[in-house]
Parts: sequence; C-alpha cells; structure tokens
Amino acid sequence: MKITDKKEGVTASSWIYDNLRQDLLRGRFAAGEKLAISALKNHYDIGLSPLREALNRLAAYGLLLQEDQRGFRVPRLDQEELHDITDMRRELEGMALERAIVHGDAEWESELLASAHRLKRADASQDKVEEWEQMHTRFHRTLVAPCGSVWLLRFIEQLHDQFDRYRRLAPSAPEVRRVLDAQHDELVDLALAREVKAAKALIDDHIYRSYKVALGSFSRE
Amino acid sequence: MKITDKKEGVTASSWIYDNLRQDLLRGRFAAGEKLAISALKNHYDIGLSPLREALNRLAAYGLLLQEDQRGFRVPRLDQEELHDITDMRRELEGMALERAIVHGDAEWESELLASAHRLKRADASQDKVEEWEQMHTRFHRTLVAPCGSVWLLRFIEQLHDQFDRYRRLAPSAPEVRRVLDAQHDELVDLALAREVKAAKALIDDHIYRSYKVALGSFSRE
DNA sequence: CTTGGAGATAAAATCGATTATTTGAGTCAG
DNA sequence: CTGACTCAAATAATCGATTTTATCTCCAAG
Repeated sequence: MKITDKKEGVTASSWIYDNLRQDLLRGRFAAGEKLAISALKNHYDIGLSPLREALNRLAAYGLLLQEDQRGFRVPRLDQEELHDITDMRRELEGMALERAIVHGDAEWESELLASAHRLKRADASQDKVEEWEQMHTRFHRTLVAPCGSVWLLRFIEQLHDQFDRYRRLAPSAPEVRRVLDAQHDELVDLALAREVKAAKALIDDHIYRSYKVALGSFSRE
Repeated sequence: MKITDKKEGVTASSWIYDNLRQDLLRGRFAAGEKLAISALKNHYDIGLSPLREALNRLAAYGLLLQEDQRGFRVPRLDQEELHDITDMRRELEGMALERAIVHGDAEWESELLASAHRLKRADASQDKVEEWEQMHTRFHRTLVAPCGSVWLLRFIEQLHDQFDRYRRLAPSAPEVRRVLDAQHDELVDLALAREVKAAKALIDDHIYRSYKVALGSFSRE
C-alpha cells in the first residue's frame, strides 16, 4: 500500500482524509467492512484525533457510515443504489453540461482540449491506473466546470466518488472501454461546436454505458 | 441560548453536531465569523474531541468552512450563492416532486395531509418559531419523500439547510408569508390530484417567492 | 511613517491515557 | 438445545495535557 508522504503545511487530519478517501475509492476496504480504528491508526501511522476527524468527514461526505458507539463501516454495494447514483449523474451532469456549453469561454475550450489529450495519453494499464483515474476525473470535471453552479459541481463530484466505488471494482471491459474513450473526444467536439442537445444525449449515453460496466462489480457475488 | 439536554445513548459528538447545526441555521453565529473553539467548548460544556469531530462533519456538510491550521469559520452570506442554492432547489425539488407524485402511495397521501395540517396549526409567532420551522422542514421533506432517490433527497435537504441560513436572517414578510402558507395547501391538493405539471410549476413559484424573502437577509448590510 | 522581523501570546492540532460502551465467551436455568 | 444472564475482553468515545502553528505586538531599520 502506497502512502503519500506527509507534507509540510498540511494537517494530519487532511492528509489522512485524502489517503482514506483514495483507498476507499480504490476498493482497498471491503464493502460492508467495519473499520478497525486502531488498525488504521497503526497502518497510516497517525494519531487517533486526526484519524477520527477524517472518518467523521468521510461519513458526512457519504463514503462511510457512522453508527454511534459502534464506529465506522464501509457502505455495502447495492444495485439499487448504483442505479440511483447513475440516474442522478445523468440528470445532474446533463444539466451541468448544457450550462457549461452555454457559458464556457475560450479558456475553457483550451483546457478541455488539454485535459482530453492528457486523458488519451494516460495509460490505463497495470500500475498506471491511478494516473489514468486522475486524468479521467479531471476531464469530466473540466467538461462541466463552467456550468456556473458551485453546488451542482459539488453534487456531481460526490456522485462521481460514489460511482467510482462500483466502477473500480468491476472487471475491465476493453471493448466498452474503447467506446467510452472515443466518447470523451466526441464530447469535446460537441462541446466546442456548442451542440447542446447532442452533447447532452452523448453524456447521457456515456454515463449509461459506464453504468453497465459498473454493474460488473456485482458479478462475483 | 437553549441547549438540548444531553441524552443517554447518544455520543457527545452527535449531540454537539445537532446543536451546532441548529444554532448555525438559527443564525446564532455571525456570517463570516471565526469560531473560537475553546469558547464553544465552554459554552456547550463539552470536550475538545467530540467538538472537533462535529466541526469536521459540519464542514464536510457545507455549513462550515474549514481552513487547515486556522480552524473553522461560518461561511459568508453571498447573493450569488443564494441564487445558486435557489436555482438548484428549483431544479431538484421539481424533479423530486414529479417523481414523488408518480410513486407516492396512499400512505404518503395521508402523511402529506397530516404534515400540512401540523404545519398550519404550528404558530410561527414569537417563541414558537422553532416548532414552526420543524414542521415546515418536515412538510417539505414529506412532499418529496417518495421520489425514489436517496441521493436526491440528500441533496435537497442539504440545500434546504443552506437556504434556511439566509431565510431565517431575513426580516419577516407577513403578506408573502400568507401566500407561501396558502401554497403549502395547494401543493397538497395538486399532489393528491396527481397534477404533475401544475405541482411542479407551483413548487417552482413557491421556491422563487421564498427566495425573494430570503434576499431580505442582505437588506441591512 | 512604513516595513520587516523577533519574541510573546493565542489558538489549532495532536497525542497518550482514561472512560464508557459494545461484543463475545462462557454458564446456567428452563 | 435454547435463551438469558454475567463477566471479561475489545473497541469506541472522550478527556486533559502537550506540541505545533498562526497571530499579535513591539521595536528597529530604511
């Protein structure tokens, strides 16, 4: 398990928050698992206070479940919930994309092209997964960034994190992956062409296909 | 300042979280104010650990701002943000209401009528404000409850809390208040009649009128 | 005057130890 | 056997003290 170096100027609390969040998204913890606080304390080599503060944040964010007097546990994966998350992503990202296309300026166009390029160059294979994931996240964030609503962006990010818990546990599907990758470029094209309707249809399809892939996280159970 | 009795079986952390959240919504703390942790500790007569855990939760939830190494502060009131919050409420509650009307069963109809009744009977005057607020929150929650999406409900609740920070600081507007109260009943009628389109239009108008009232929170600055 | 820095003060963050609660094993009555 | 109870162990929550960092104050140099 790779642990980020503890950086200067960052509180232990924020540091452990970032690490735990990453590890939760990576699926390091089993769904439904109860977190053994003192084990985490040892593993991350950190004090109880910052650790508990981070756990509290994660619970408020929705990546953990907090039960009074019985600590924290990783939420179970639930097919109904994945459907819900997907459904909300479709609604909210469609909304955000439309607004972004209306409001996005030339600077946005550049950044969009750049992040699409970085994503394409990132290698999803083997040990580079983390970098690909980061680029992927960034691309989708950039796509909707100028939507004009801080809260909308916040909700979308939260849903992405939720969604990724499922997707990253699913077996890889190379054929679908190729389609999804191609869609990233098409999204850029449509966004630059300010084709609101087509872009919305595409992001909707993109999320739906990702959903089908993410459903694979249930295949082994 | 009224402080809820510390209850058995509830952690100090959760208890202080509830109290702080309430006090934040009530406007007990000035917008932009920096929270003096040790003062809070004394005021609520609670230990540092549970207090800090609660502050961390509130920050993750969006009712506080957390800045590493410099504690917590109450977010400023910002006209742009109120607009954003309102806009999102209109989108999300419209969506939720439509779904609720489609899925709501007979049990929902009963509860809706009941909560509308409780709201009407609650007295918004003087020292009964808290009760009215509670009934009001409950009514709106009941209205959209059977929308079928846990995440949508979660976002709506979060936006309500944000919105209320503004609304509860605004000067009371009795004439608008009467209209808003009447709309609650009309919402019930339309919901029971399964008039999706009219109901959506009404909730939209309802939120917009509330927004106009909430804008009053800026009048004194 | 203004700026920049040293030292003192205040505050935030963290630690280590303690307390409270839950969980699990073992025992016994029905 | 099964269920209910007791006690011990494990774990969560909390406290009080310490460490670290930011902020304030004052003074001196430009």
